[in-house]
Amino acid sequence: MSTEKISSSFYQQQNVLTVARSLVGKILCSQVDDHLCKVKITETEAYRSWGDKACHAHQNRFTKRTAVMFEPGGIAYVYLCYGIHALFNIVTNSESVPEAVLIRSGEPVMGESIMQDRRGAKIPRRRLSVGPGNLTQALGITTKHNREALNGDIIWLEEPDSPPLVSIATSPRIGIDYAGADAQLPFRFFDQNSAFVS
DNA sequence: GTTATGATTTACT
DNA sequence: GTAAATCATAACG
Repeated sequence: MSTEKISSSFYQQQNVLTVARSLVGKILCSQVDDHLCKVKITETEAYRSWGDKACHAHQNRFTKRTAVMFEPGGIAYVYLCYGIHALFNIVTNSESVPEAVLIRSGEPVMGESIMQDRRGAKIPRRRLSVGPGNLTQALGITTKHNREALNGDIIWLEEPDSPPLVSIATSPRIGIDYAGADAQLPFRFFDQNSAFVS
């Protein structure tokens, strides 16, 4: 089994769209409360620093919340949405370029019973780690993990065992109607052959 | 200090 | 199809 962590140089590529597309099919791993869980990423969205009003840090908008996006790529950006859901992003690009990829969904590949416990027994497997709020809940990711380095031992990514058999499609992003025309940008990437997408 | 709001989910009608 | 839950952040006074 491949267990090699994806290195920081991958996240620091200059094109956040390339990173978002490449992340589909990779393995997202978490070790929280002594529980190791892994999912295959099936759905991502890119948030770009320029020409994208949906990005929290568009046009270099710097606040306490967005500060983490100005760090070099390869760390986590986790924030609370609607007061309820932690949303997990991967910061990309180099220092002072605030871009990130939202991880929306994954397919369980390890620690499925742990995820089931975290999500509740009544949740069907198909929805265990589908949807950005559900994914973080399944993996035990919370806002405490904001700024966490992705080359550490808590949250990291791995190459899949075998070349991913994914067929990637694009669409507009979800839940960002406030962004006006930028809501139509095709910055959502997902495996169109997977049932584990929202 | 106050107020508006959301990169969502779930349960309703 | 609509609405409620629920709170940290951001914008404003």
